[in-house]
Amino acid sequence: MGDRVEAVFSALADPSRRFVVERLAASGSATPTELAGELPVSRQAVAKHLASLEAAGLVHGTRIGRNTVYRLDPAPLSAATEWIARVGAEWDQRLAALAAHLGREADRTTGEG
Amino acid sequence: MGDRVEAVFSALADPSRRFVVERLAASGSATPTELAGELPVSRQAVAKHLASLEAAGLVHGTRIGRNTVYRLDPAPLSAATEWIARVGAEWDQRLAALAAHLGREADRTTGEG
DNA sequence: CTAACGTGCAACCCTGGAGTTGCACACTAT
DNA sequence: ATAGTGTGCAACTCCAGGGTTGCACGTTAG
Repeated sequence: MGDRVEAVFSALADPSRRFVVERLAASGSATPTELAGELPVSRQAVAKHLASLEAAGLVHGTRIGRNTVYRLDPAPLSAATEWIARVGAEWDQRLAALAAHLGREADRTTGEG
Repeated sequence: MGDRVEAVFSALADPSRRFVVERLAASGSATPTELAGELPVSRQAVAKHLASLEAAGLVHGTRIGRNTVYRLDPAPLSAATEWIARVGAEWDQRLAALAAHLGREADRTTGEG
């Protein structure tokens, strides 16, 4: 779980990799050479990015003839959103508890004043 | 916008920084020294992490006497979730379009066969 | 005033990763 | 068979950044 979060956030931290993910989400599939044609880096650099994306489970490559077609797998993204949601929930809960506490304080002060 | 996404994902890519965010979400506030006591790194390392978290807008530090109290600001997190949601939506849309296309194909084939 | 504590700043390692080039292999087409 | 094309692997450079130590400053407590 924590590992997955680590992999996903690290993968999404790089602009080239985010572009690849967006591109695959929009067009369904692409080859390393195609992607390299739309990025200011070499094909091998793109291949490395695809490898790390695949290691994170965000992408899956299939060899078809002499091409390798990559497709998006958005499932691991939920690990990231869940982490954020958890943190947000904890924070909201703290704020609510603080508000309640301040409310009681106000009551007590008013009652005694 | 893109900048914010960049900053947030990069910030959350580091385990120490995620710990800091989680800790602040749970306990409301903390000082660099406190956080360093719960992490296997030096206080200065924590201070650097807090600085980058503050640069990403995820955290805000206030000097109180000789202490600096840091609090969480979860607002920038929405940039990350929005990016993910956007990608997920595009992907779902593509899947739906593909399904519809396959449905028509099946109809046409059935109708003509 | 002095000692102790929490911070901030600066200089310094050192590893990881993003990028490159070069080469070898597999598949396709002629 | 041969040329062309898309990949993958390996070696190499380069630098951002995570970590450290050392020091100076401001604040608080005795």
